[in-house]
Amino acid sequence: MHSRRNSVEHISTARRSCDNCCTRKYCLVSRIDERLTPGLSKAMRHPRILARGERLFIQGDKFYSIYLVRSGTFKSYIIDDTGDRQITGFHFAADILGLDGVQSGRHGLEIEALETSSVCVVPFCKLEQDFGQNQSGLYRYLIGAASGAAYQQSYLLMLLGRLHAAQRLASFLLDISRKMGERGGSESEFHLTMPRYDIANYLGMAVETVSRLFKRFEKQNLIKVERRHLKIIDRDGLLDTLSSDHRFSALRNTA
Amino acid sequence: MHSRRNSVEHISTARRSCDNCCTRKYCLVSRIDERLTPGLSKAMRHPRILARGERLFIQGDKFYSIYLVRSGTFKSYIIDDTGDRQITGFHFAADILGLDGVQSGRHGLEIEALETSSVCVVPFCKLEQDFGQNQSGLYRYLIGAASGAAYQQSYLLMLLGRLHAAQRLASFLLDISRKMGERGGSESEFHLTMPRYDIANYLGMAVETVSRLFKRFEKQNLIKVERRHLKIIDRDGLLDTLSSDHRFSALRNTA
DNA sequence: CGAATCGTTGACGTCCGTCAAACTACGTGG
DNA sequence: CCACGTAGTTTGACGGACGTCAACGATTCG
Repeated sequence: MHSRRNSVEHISTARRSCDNCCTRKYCLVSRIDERLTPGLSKAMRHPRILARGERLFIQGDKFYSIYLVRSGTFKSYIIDDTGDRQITGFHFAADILGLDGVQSGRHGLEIEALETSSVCVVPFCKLEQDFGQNQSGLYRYLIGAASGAAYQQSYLLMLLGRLHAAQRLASFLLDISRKMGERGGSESEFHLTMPRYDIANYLGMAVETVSRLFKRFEKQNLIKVERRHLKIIDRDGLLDTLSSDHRFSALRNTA
Repeated sequence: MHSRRNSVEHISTARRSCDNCCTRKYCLVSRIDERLTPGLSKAMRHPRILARGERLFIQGDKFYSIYLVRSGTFKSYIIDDTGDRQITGFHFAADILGLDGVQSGRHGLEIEALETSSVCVVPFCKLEQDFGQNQSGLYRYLIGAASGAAYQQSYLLMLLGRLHAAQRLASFLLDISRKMGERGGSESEFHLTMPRYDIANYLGMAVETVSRLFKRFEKQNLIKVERRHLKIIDRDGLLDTLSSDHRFSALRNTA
């Protein structure tokens, strides 16, 4: 709204900058003891300004900083292999952006300004300096776990929002299969511990649909299922099912 | 699978316990320096065992500990005002459970064992003792922010999985309205910064449906909308729309 | 003034949710 | 061991919510 030139003139120190900030009372920075963070205020001196359509970071970007929304609005979204997008949230003043990168060191989603907006840039390494040496790795791990959970949910959102029932179930089976493999079991044959009803609820469909799809997959020779015992016969076939046309196929915003 | 009696006999100290644990190589505990945490190993000596259907914690429970899955499987879910449930995830060995409680101090979701399962109990206060005094509040805040994001996503899952298009849009509008209010704007009249296409994508429906619903809400005198300018006329009416019958109305598992 | 982006409106078809009923597996008590 | 109840799963018939397609306004911008 106001020009960048004006903003810069107002800011002589980060403290000054914060004093003028309308999100002051909710802000993360107010929780940081200024004495402990000599480098931080300097790093935060210049807010970053984004025009409409500009992206704060994109999927795969290396993770350096977290961001505090000063003004404007943002959308975050994930992009799947086929280029389709699922918006996972809208963000307003005082929201924290970028924590999704803590776990892997790379951003798992993408954030774009919906109008001219500004953020404070908080370098994560500066934050970590103040945590003291002991156990800071642990803390980072916990943040990663929490934001990893958020990412996992975003992914599920993508399933529910964009895929047909058959694709959702295929994705679910492949997901379980992978997890069983990671934990030392067989990837192709395992026991489903949850009832059909839970699967249906999780995937946002009716129990009857789950039942019918299991049968259909069996007829297509993709799986063999008896009660809760499941055997994956044709993994590639399931992948094909997953990647077949999905809902809202219209592409857009392919900037 | 093996009896509780056997497990207990094997455990003489937490270290012994961990040595026997098949999730050892992925586990959070391996990241904790034993010298720094005299109380922790003692606290973790006895894993907690849950029978099928038993719950680790329920929505609203006070947050004390996080949990590491040793064996078995769990489901997590949230419950809305009407008692309906949305499953938000299935959890296997080595998963971390309970971080959803860090932010508010209470658990926002509920976790139930799908079969006989066991978890290690890690009291969060013991962890925090080791973080040192400086800035541990900040770290906690960041974990809270990350897990808050996960919870937010779970909530959206509930929308996509269980509600009709009209209810999703009503919920979206009320949500935006609240956020605008929290940030000092008007709750009843504001500017939508995102295009219809983004709203549709976010809520998992077609653009045309969004458009038609806006019109319908207008005819019902719930809102007044012109392009991106929105005015909420009848908040209670929107709430009624939201709470009207939704999909998968069949209740279950009302233990 | 075109071109592009965004939003609206109508007609049509289908995926999948709803309802109803039968079948199974499993546990419990007589 | 069998009768019985319950919870879980399957199957079929039916219909409505909503996605798809197509075309037309409205707005912005170079």
